[in-house]
Amino acid sequence: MPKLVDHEKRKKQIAEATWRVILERGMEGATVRNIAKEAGLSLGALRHYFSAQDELLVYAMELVKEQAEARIKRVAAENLPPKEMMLKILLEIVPTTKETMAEMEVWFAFTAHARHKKDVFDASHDGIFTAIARLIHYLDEMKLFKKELDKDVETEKLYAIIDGLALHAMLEPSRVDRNRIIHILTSHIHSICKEEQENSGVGHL
Amino acid sequence: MPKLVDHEKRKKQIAEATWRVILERGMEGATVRNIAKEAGLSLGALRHYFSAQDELLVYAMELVKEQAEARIKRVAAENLPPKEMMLKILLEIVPTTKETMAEMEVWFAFTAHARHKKDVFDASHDGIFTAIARLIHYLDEMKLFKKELDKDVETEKLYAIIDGLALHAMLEPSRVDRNRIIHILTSHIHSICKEEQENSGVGHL
DNA sequence: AATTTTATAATACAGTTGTATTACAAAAAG
DNA sequence: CTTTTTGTAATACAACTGTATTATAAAATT
Repeated sequence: MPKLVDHEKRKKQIAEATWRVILERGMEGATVRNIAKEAGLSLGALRHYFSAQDELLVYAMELVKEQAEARIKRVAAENLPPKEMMLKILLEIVPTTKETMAEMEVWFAFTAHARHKKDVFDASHDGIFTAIARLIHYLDEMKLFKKELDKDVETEKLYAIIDGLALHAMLEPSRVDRNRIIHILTSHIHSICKEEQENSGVGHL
Repeated sequence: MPKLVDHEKRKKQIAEATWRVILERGMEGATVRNIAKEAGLSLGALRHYFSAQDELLVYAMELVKEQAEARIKRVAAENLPPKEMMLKILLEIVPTTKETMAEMEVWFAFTAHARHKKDVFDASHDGIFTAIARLIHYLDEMKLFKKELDKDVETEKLYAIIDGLALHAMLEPSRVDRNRIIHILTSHIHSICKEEQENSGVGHL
């Protein structure tokens, strides 16, 4: 297959191969040779799409971010009741499935790596803080947010809970499993919302 | 200076040099040569104290852990009022000073690295969960813990808040600064404790 | 004083790294 | 059919990696 290649598609395939390598062997194993092998390409072929390693890593990292953002936007567009929507969005961030687990692992490895390559990478701003601030704001607009609480403090707290839980789900997946995460998050959402009369028999949120 | 060397002291010095290298250049820069240079030793000299690189890394990692544990135990022994003690201990975990900031950075790099070297490293269990569980339990024993709350849930939540805040303090130090951390933690401790009559003019916790 | 032990240093070695160069074949363009 | 472009592959190279070996000198031991 020599001349007609969809460059964007190929680059995504290579990025996905990069994720797989990082998942299995960490950032240390994310060498151009290992990635090329995982993608089923030669060194020269790989270099035809990414002329430098950092370029590839930046691309692979941004793709993780875009992927997660897309998933979250999809859920946000579902038009669920506020509290259910909130839980569902948060469950797209905290890893509870193989897919999001892998995402977290790759994000973690990338972030640690990128810390000392500031000239090349951006990192730090993954947009989750903004997303959570918006969720809290939305809750407040819907008159569900407890009026005695501070929005700013609760945003920072929820942000910390989300990333803390995500970290712990990654490091201790057997203790911090999906059910436990749902339980904690449900409980927390409940704790920042006004108590309401049950008027629909749908959820047990 | 040829024959009398305190081995333990030298090993600690090398471990500290390792931390400095990791701080400045990340895990990628933590080569035996860089560490030897930072410690002011030759390759051969370094190898006289650590016969393999992994041995050195394990030692340096455990020393970080021990150092943090010692700091926390020191605070725990201070015999402060429960809520003040809690805050002070939590502030030894969440990085708010140069020292604890560096500790967090090194822990982060180590943990990401160790994930894919399970045969050599342990990681994961840093004892913070247990410490927090004990703090919550102590609060309950002192009749300060709100009876309508679930101890297990609040332990997991506080644990997530601590590590989440720690992560954010490292990644966004200007936004998540010391004052903000104190504010968030104070507010949280307050939220899980019964409301009390002020009977001492000491603190504003 | 002679010998052993200990600390350090210099050098060597095989393997891996990112990147560059070169060669070659398949398809498109003329 | 020839020429150019594009994708792939093989190979080369200098730098760096962890570890091993060897040499040397200073102190302790005898």
